[in-house]
Amino acid sequence: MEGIVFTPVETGSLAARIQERLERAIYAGELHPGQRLLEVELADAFRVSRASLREALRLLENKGLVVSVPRRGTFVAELTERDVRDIYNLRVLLEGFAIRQLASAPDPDLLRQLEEETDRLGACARQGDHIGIVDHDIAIHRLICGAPDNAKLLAVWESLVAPVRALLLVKYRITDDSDEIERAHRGLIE
Amino acid sequence: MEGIVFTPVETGSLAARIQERLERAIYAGELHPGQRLLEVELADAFRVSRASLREALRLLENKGLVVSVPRRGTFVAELTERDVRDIYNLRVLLEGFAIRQLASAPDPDLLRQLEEETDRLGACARQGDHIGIVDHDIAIHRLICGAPDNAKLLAVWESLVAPVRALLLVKYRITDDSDEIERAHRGLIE
DNA sequence: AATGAATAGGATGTCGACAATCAGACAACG
DNA sequence: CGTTGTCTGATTGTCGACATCCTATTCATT
Repeated sequence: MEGIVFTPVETGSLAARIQERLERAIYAGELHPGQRLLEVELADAFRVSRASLREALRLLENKGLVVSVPRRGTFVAELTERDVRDIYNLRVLLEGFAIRQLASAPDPDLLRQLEEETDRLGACARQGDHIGIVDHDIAIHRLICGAPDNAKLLAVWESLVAPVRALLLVKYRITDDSDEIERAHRGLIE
Repeated sequence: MEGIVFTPVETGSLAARIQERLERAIYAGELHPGQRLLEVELADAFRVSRASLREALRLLENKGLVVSVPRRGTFVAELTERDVRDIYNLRVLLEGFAIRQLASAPDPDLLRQLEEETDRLGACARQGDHIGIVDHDIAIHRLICGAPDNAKLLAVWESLVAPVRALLLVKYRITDDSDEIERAHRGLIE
């Protein structure tokens, strides 16, 4: 039994599963930013009681993917220009911190993972797979923020990046500068 | 109607009020870190249903003041040595960022507020009011992090500082270096 | 036409109860 | 003596229904 690492058995909490389903729907763009999420409607769709669904909504609120106004309802998170700017500034700060730590004590294994992800990113870029581009781009930055062995840093970063994922998708679909993204990441690894 | 800033009308949501009561209890040390929070017991104490109390617990979870394990219960957040270190490093990073912004574009009004709070901090220190010291210390840092006009920065900072407030209280009660704290803050304002 | 009150509809807030599951104790077995 | 199986009490998960509040429409009034 020594050294074996088990992946956590899926919790299966009803609310957690609903939360995941909703999260995917938001990321997939099936739920638009600002859209109101009616509890009865969703509960009916998932064949669950409102209590469980409300729980799922609160979980999503934790992740910053929805915002709920008392007595008004919950809405898919909407990013203002200001939010985007604020989050960008913070990400630069946090990732810069992470990069400095990484540069001062490079981890060969991590560098290998980074190169792998960058390869996959490039593959997606050549195929015009925008979703893949975003996912691998995020994965790369996540690896970087996970490097400093600072769990809180990673948690904060996750909470910042979650709401902008949908936005990134739109952005990359418009400005098709995928090649440049790959080159930038390759340069960063050096 | 120009320039008027309205404070949010108190929501009065039952769950929100309970959340506040519990938050105060945690800060006051009436609920120890790691202590299990029994839903029925608390619901009974507050004379509310479990649904409302669970809602309050989720709000506290958002703030990082409690952690809940599925099918196990919710517990008052417990900070490990690593957590303290991680949070400290992040706070240094965030507050340093805020300070630089503040230094490059000083706001006279904000500086005045900072001096006021520092005065109050000094008063509390002379009276041995540890709770006041912590509160004003936090207030000062909050002002600093609110300076860059970056709502997300403040939100992230709040989520980091909430769990350590109780810890700060203990720390200041032990190491009675209140005078030094005041001097440090005065120096920072320059 | 604009303002205000009254009303109807719908959605969220809250509740009590039942069901599923876990922790611990205890017995049985090797 | 240690391990495994079983039972039980307790606690969280889930549900459906009622109460409360908000929104929007309608209508009367100035």
